[in-house]
Amino acid sequence: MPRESASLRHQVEDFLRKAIASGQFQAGQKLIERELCELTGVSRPSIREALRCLEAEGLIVIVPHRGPTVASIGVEEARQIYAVRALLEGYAAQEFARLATPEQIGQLEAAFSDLEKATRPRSRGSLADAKAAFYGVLLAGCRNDIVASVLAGLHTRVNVLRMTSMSRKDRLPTSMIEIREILTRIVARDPDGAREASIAHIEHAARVALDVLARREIDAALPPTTKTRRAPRRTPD
Amino acid sequence: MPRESASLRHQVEDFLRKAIASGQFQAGQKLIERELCELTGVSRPSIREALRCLEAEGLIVIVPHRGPTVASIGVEEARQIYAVRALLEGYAAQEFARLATPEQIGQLEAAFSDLEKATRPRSRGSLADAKAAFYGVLLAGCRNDIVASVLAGLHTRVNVLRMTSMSRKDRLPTSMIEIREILTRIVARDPDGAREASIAHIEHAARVALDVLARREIDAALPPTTKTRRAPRRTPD
DNA sequence: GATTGACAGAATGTCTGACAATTTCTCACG
DNA sequence: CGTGAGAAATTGTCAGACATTCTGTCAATC
Repeated sequence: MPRESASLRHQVEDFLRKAIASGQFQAGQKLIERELCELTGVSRPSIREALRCLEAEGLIVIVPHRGPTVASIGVEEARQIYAVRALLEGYAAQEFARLATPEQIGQLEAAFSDLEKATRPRSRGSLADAKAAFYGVLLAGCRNDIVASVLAGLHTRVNVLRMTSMSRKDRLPTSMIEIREILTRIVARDPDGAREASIAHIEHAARVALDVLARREIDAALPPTTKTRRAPRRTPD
Repeated sequence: MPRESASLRHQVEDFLRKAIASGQFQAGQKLIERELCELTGVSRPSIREALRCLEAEGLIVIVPHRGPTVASIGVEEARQIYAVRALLEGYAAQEFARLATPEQIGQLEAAFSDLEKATRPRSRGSLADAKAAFYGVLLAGCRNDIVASVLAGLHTRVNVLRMTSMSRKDRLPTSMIEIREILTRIVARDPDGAREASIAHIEHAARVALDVLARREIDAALPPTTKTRRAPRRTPD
C-alpha cells in the first residue's frame, strides 16, 4: 500500500509552488479560491490553508478582501535578497571550510564534478539539480540549519523570476570558475578565502540579475512606444 | 466608527503569539484545536489557518495527525540563530553607518537616549519596547527590508525563551556600553567599526544566553538527583 | 462628454456540522 | 510485567451557507 498521500494541503502547496515556479501562474496574477478548488479538486478550507503557507513563504501576497496574487519581485527587493544571500552563503562557505569533515569535503568535490558534467552541452536539464546538490552539501556541512532554511526561503523568492527565464548561457563558464574557486579555498581549509570567493560569486550573479531586472522594469514602464521585441533576457543563479 | 476588526484569523494569531511569548503556553505543550476554539470563540477553520501561519513563523511545530505543539529551542539551534543574527545585525549596522540620512542618525540617537532612560531603575517595563524602537530605527535606515523581516523571524524564535526569564540584570550595563559603541561608530560614519561593534554585542549576548541554556538542558537531563533549586537563570537580549 | 453615484455581481472571511483517517490511551489478557 | 486489541480523542477534509467587502457597469448629473 504505497503512501502517496502527504496531506492534501501539502499536495496543493506543491502544486501551486510548481505552477508558480514554472510560470503557469504569472507574477501579479490573481488566484481565485474557487478556481483553485476546481483546478485541484480540494475544498476551500484546504486551499486557504495552503495559501497561507505560501504567503508565509513569500510566494504569494494576500491583501484582505482582495485575495491572493502571485508575488512579483522588483529590482530593489532583488538587490536586498542578493545582499543577504551573499552574507549567508559566504558564512556557509567559511564555516564549511572551517569545520567540515574530510568526508564532507569529498562529497563537495563529487558534487562539483557532477555540476561540471551537467554543464556540458549534452546533459542540460539536470543543471539546476546539480547546483542544488552542490549547495545542499555545502549547507549540510556548515553546521547551521538556520542558514539553510533562511536561504531556502530567499531562493524560492528569486526562483519566481528564474523559471520564467533560465540562467544566461554566456555567464555559465564564468560562474563555474567562481564556484571552482570556492571549492579550491575550501579544500585548502581557507575559511576567509572561501567566504570571499562565495561572496564574489553571488555579487557577480547579482550584478547580472539586477541588470536584467532593471531592463525588464524599464521595458514594462513604457509599453506603448517601442515595440522592439527584445530577445528574452535571462536571469542567472 | 472605529475599526477594531483586523481579520479574526489575525486576532487569533496575535492572541497565540502573546500567549506563547508570555509563557502562558509552555514550550512543548500540545495545542488542541478544539480547546483553542473554546478559548478564543472562533471556529476551527480560522484557528487552523492561524496555526499554519504560526508554524511558518517557527513558533509552533505541527506534525501530521499529532497536532501542533509550542516550539522549544535547544542550545544548538540557539547558537545557530545567534550566528545568523550576528551576520545580519552586523550588516544592518554597517549599512546604516554607510547610508543613513542625518535625520535617521538623529532618530537613532534619540532612540538610544530613550533606551538609556528605560534602563534606569524606576522605569522598567518599557525596556523591551525601547530596545525594539532602537532596532526599528536601525533596520529602517539600513535600506534592506529583507534583513529586517528575517531578523524579525529569528527574534520570535528566541523570544520563546526570553519571556520565561527576562534579561539578566548584571548584563544590562555591559550591554548598554556595547550598544553605545555601535551608536558611536555609526555617528562617526565608520561602517566596519559599526559592524564589528554590532557583532561583538551579539556575541556577548549569545555567550550568556547559551551558557544559561546549556545549564537548563543539563538540569533538565537529570531531574531526579540534585534538587538544588538554582536561582532562576536569565537569558539576555 | 466626463465625472460621479448607485447597484449588481463576484470574491473573500467566517461559521456550522459532519465524516474519515490516524494517533494515543486504556485495559484486559497472556 | 509486557503486550496487543479496542475505544476515545484528535486531526484532516468536506459541503453548504451567510455576511462583508471589493469591483465593474450603467445611468444620472454637471
